[in-house]
Amino acid sequence: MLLIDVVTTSSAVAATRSRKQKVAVIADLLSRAAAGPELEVVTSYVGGALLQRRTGVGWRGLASLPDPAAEASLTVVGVDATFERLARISGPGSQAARAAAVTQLFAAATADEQSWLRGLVTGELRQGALDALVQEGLAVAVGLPVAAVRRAAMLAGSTVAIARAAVEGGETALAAIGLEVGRPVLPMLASSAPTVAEALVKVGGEGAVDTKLDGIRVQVHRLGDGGSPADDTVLVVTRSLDDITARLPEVVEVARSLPARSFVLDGEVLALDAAGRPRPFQETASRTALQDGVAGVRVTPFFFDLLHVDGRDLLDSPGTARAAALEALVPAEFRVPRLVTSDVEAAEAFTRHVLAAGHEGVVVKDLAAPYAAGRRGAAWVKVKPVHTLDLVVLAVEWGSGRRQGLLSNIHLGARDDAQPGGFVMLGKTFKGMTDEMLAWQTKRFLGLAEGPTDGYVVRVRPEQVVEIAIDGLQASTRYPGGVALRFARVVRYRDDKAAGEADTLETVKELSR
DNA sequence: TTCCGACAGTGGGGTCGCAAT
DNA sequence: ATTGCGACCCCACTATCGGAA
Repeated sequence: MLLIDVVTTSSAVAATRSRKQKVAVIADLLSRAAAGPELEVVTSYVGGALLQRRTGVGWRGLASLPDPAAEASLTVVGVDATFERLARISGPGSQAARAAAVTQLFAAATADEQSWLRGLVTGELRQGALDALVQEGLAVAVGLPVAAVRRAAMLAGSTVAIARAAVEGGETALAAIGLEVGRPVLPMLASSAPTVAEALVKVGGEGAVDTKLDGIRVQVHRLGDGGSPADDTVLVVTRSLDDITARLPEVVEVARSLPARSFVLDGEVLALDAAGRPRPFQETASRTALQDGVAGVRVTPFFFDLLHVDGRDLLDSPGTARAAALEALVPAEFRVPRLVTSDVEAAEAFTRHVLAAGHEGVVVKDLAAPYAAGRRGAAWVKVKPVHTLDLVVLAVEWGSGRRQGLLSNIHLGARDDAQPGGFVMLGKTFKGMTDEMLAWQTKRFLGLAEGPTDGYVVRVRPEQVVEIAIDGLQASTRYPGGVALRFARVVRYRDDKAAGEADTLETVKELSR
């Protein structure tokens, strides 16, 4: 199959807003690829992703491209082979070698193929379809229920991994794909609610209120076969299923200490201080990102779910059964603190206690629900406190994609006499804006524009106050105040406040305490 | 007919390792 | 030693489609 066939399909997907239409187009492509060796590559590409996790090529490496080819000749299999080679380049001289390989590949691509390949490599294809619609397309192509495809993909960790089974073995083959210890499962995700009371309603009135820890999500597999310690393999993966076993020996040690030979646990790791209080997220992130492990900071795992233990699959069991099995396997010191209740006031009191202990919030869980791998369902609902600040807009950036032609991303400042203009920048945000607000702010900030612009950032007179919601503050080397906003989003523009009444750096910093 | 769950898009800050300067 | 890039950790929110109610 030629690459141009995938590119043409991608254009057709992007050309319609109807999801059913997108699915039909994807299904057509997949059925044409089904018999060939390129099924996996096409499945991946049509969802906007390379098969290779890392290639060493990003937006910068694609900044200048050779003249495009006149005729389409690239094959899907050939392109994948090129990226496979690219991904293996390393060591001194690797940047030049990668650049040469990129130039060679792109010189053989037509103009359409070039821009599509660029999107594929940078992960910004923006055709309006990702993995979820590919699963639907695959289901249509092979004539099977979407649920069967989706479930197999969740258990195998990806859609690509089950495409061949779907095509060649049909429903029987898909059904045979179960949870396998040692093969990561897509993790269950949570939706969110503003209050514990609303979260409890969402899960049906009664639920487990879990402490939400501010760390790194981990899935821990132990595949002991009862034999020698050499056979006692432990696997630790992140939310995106990357193997980080070698970085977290403490977690491996805890896994080996548990009284079962094989299991799959879901939890969170984080760094604690001597008193057992959580350290800032940045410390956990730093420690977890270190390749060769044990540098100073130790992390501790806290588990909140159990998907399998000694031959027993628990994925489809209700939360109550999984919780019971978890309690039997994992001692309390390595479990997330939990309260099971239907009483709103008890849940709120527990949440206050959790926050006072320095944690991020709570996750309210429906104890009747199974473990819905990969889904962001209503069975788990997170609740985190929100802080708000009144800040001043210092500059705005032109948006892209559907925000093309609109001023989108705003630069946020607090009052600070120590700074030359009287304001110190604390971060940016593009979140929380409705289409109406985008239109309004584009006009408003063009009216406030002053000074030179690079065509991307528009500096404005610091007059517009905006109410910003944040999850908290973090240490920053990027901004002169030494702090940056975490997860900032717009609540509303405040025309009742002048810039001189905005929050100061001092009051912002108070928040961290 | 209205409601709501699922999806995709639009980007944020921080951290590391690596290669080039 | 510093700098820039790529990759990945955490993530919020709105618009839209289409099935459920």
